[in-house]
Amino acid sequence: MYRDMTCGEPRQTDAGKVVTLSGWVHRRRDHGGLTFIDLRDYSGLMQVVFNEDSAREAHALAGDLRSEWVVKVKGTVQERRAGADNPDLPTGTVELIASDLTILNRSETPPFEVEDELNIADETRLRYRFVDLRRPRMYKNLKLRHDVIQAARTYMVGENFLEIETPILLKSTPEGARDYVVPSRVHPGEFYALPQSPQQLKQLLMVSGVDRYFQFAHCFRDEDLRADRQPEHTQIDLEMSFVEQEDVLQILEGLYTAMVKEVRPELEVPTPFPRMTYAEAIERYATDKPDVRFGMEVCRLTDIVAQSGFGVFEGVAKSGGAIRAIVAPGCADYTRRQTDELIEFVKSSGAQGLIPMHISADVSSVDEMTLEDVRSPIRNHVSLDVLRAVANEAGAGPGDLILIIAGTESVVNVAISNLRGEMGRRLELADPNTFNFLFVVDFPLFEWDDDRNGWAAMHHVFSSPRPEDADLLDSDPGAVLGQLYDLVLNGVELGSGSIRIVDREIQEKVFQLIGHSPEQVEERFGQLLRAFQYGAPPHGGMGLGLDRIVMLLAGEENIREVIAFPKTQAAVDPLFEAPGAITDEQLKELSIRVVDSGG
RNA sequence: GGCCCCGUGGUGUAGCGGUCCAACACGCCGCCCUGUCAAGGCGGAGAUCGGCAGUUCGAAUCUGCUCGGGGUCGCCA
Repeated sequence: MYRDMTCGEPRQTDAGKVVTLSGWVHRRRDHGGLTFIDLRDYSGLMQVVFNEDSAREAHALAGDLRSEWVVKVKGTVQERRAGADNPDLPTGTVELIASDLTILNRSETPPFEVEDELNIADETRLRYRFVDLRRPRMYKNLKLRHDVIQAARTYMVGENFLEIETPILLKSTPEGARDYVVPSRVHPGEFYALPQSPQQLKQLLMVSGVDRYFQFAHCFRDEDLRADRQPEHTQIDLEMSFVEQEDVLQILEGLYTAMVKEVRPELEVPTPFPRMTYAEAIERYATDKPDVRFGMEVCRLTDIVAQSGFGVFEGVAKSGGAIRAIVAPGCADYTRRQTDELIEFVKSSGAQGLIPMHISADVSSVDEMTLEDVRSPIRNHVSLDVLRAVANEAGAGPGDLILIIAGTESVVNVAISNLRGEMGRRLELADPNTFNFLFVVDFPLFEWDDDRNGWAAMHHVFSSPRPEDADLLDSDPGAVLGQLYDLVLNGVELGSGSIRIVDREIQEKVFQLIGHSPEQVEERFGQLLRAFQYGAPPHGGMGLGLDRIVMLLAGEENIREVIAFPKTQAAVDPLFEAPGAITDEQLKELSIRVVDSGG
């Protein structure tokens, strides 16, 4: 028998009880004849007292204890003497007066202490993840993730969704992300691919009459990593039959409010989740995943400055580019050094540069403004009228700083939306306790792919156009809007979904537009299209990043913090040292010969 | 693939051309100590400064390359 309670449990009401506790030695305070141990497990800390007078043997043994040793202690729970309470601990009014001590396991000196505040290099943490995860914050994150999953499952089951697992070993569908592949021993030269998402499988389940499916699905993508991207991640994957877009959105709203309410009931979650079209999001925020907790909307200055006399603007406008800006309120006093920092920031987002325009706080209004009230590299190149027009269009006033970026539409949008996020952080405009979910709807079905010089599916090839846009498939593919939607939270894309195409004619047009040959279509989608020939219900669904929502709920800024064993940016697991070589025997069995890459 | 930042005892940092065979804090080791809870006191061990090459009379410090970590653009249907 190892324990009667966990370390975090004992309270004053337990005083007098003889109990056994087990856990890790968090800290030892040795006063000679009296030794204190903070005994730790997942539930908390308990102070254990070893007294030389009353428990000579246990006290002697306690002197050997070191950090992270695993021990079992038997003793009596006792109220602490007056003035000796520790208000920082939930167990701080009691202590365990030890009578017996058993050392269950010794520990090497740990590579770092089990403390939340420590700032250890990620690689060291991952190499010793089993120690890292002992930190209360990490356990809290694991628990939070568990609770989110539980809340989601409870909600989905309550809405008549069936949880179904789908294969991890399947087939490569070379489109979108790079696949992780697994060689087949039985079929030399052939490979399985790990799913980038269970997309076709869940649609097959709809054809199978499942009606409503969900799964916590592992998804694998062999692409470069980011703070919010790991090579494998978990999606809350769902699909519903006989639904329209609004039916899916209703479920999503219910799901996410339920999850937040379960794990962070104090958070402000405005409902219903607002709907914003893709076009509106791009126009107002220059991104399809805006953080709508604060304003600072992005304006468009292209027409105003196209003939302003400033060469950069004129050139960009002439070549069909965009000139866009945001207003940093009250930031006119930004120093050269501060604006230089912002210039570096937008450069790292791909922009050529950034043009600041400071409007003096000493002027009463933009109309009263003179050249002397403006500080900007463009001041001497454009007229006062242009400066005023820029300020008015941007909605800037005295004391404000206008930040202008010029370039191609896509580059400007990336840079200015990143800059907006950065300024939002700097000025602390976003309330961390407000969760502003947002549905972005009416995405275009296709986007132009310069590399392939053709149309590509914005989401995936089974996403249905809006019924009213079906005719545009022939005349103007770029204008076709889809029954395509994203769920966005505080500037983070949580997931995408769509109503799927079940109309054969439309499906063929889409394949044609994307430039898939009939052979490619058969190779990649044959199984699903065949299924569709046997009675496919109208259906739609969504795939939602679990790691990201848990990250946001945990208040973390990196999904590694909410994944038990994540990988480094180079897709390496420092603990297992994965990936690694395999034996020659294994290679032979798999009919694989490793060619020196020459690197 | 591009760009930016980082790499000094176990951990986190300081040092940024000679006074550094490297400093501080925590941790670690030993001794003392019966009310601590980041215990305290005294003493001690531990890094050739990621690696390689170069500049220099002299390099932790400057340069180049390289490796590793982080962020980001591209990429992520």
